[in-house]
Amino acid sequence: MTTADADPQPSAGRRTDPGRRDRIIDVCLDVIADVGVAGTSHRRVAEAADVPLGSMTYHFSGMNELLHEAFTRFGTTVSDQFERRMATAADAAAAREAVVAIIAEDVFDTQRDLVLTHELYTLAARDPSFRDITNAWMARSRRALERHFDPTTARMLDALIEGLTIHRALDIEPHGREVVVDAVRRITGG
Amino acid sequence: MTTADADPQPSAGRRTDPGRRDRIIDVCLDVIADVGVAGTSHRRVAEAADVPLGSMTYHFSGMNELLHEAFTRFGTTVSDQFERRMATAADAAAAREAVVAIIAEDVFDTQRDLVLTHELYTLAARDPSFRDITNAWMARSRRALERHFDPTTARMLDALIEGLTIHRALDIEPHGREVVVDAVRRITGG
DNA sequence: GACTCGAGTGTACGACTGTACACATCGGTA
DNA sequence: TACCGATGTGTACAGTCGTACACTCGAGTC
Repeated sequence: MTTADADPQPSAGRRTDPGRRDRIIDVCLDVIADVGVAGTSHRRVAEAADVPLGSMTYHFSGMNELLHEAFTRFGTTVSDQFERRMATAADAAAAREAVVAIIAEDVFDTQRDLVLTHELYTLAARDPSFRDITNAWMARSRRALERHFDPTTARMLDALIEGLTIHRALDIEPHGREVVVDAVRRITGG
Repeated sequence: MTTADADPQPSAGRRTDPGRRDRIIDVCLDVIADVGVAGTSHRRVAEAADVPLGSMTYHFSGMNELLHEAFTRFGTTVSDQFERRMATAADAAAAREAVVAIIAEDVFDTQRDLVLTHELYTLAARDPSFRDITNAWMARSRRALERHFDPTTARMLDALIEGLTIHRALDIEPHGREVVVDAVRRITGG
């Protein structure tokens, strides 16, 4: 502020910042993971993203739009990972393996993701507008599972994934990999 | 305020109110179910419970204590229902039946309970002090299941209950009862 | 009646919130 | 060069928050 710091490209349009909106959304997810939706505010996100407070109202119509965009991105990211993981499976055995991997480590590989998932679910449980995001998410994972299993089995696996993931998020004593393998086998009958 | 309204028992100690603390805790859960932990404030709870704002700081050291007590009560209530439901089962078939009932309708019988569960999980996912509550909850339900099933199966059923309950909370297309029955049978091998 | 004591309450304070909007600033055009 | 329109920002406002604390008031004792 007091001194113009040495900008490598002063003429390259320091003022316009096309990626800023995207960056704010990404940072917003970090903030949510850190302090929860309850603690997330324009000011906190602005500070974390290193943008002025005015940028918040400039890029988003309000807090709700920001949260919606952030969780939409999160949902898409997780669904992508899920689909990609399932897509690599060639046969039924590999598909079972993929499901185990998803539960045990692959898709939700950080406490951050688990926390964000809960935040989203909590929002969606109360506010129908956020349910679009969870519905899309569920539909995609269901479809990915149905490429390998019949619809009923897919639904059960989906529920199992959900449940075991929650146990992980809540830090229930870690379930060994063999328990997951066993559960998947019982459900798929493999 | 302006006029002393006709109190049926003016001499019965209108001033002292021993049940007030309990009442605040109950009302607090209603408020949380209504507007979420994020929207819950001393003022809102006080208004809903029809007590002056000062009562909040008088009875609770702070917001955190209030939330903790409220969710402790909620967890106990749900666990009680769960245990009672499982306790009635005489044999393995009845136990399977009870699990199905818990998932399909019994324990979480209102959207309110589903919403509160998510709020609690979200808190617990971030704040370890709330994990005491979820841990106690999980331990009790696990123990109740282990009276009828081996530990591994109990853990799987627990996860299944969790997962299918979430699907219900998020208003995923309702799973028919027969799907639940089928899933329980596959896991228990009944 | 006078007095004491603790239960309970109204109010005020500083911190923080979302949001609006007047203003600064810069790339492009003539 | 002078100007304009769009992009972006600092600041102010009205409201809500948690919390502290001086106070009221009623029940019990003499």
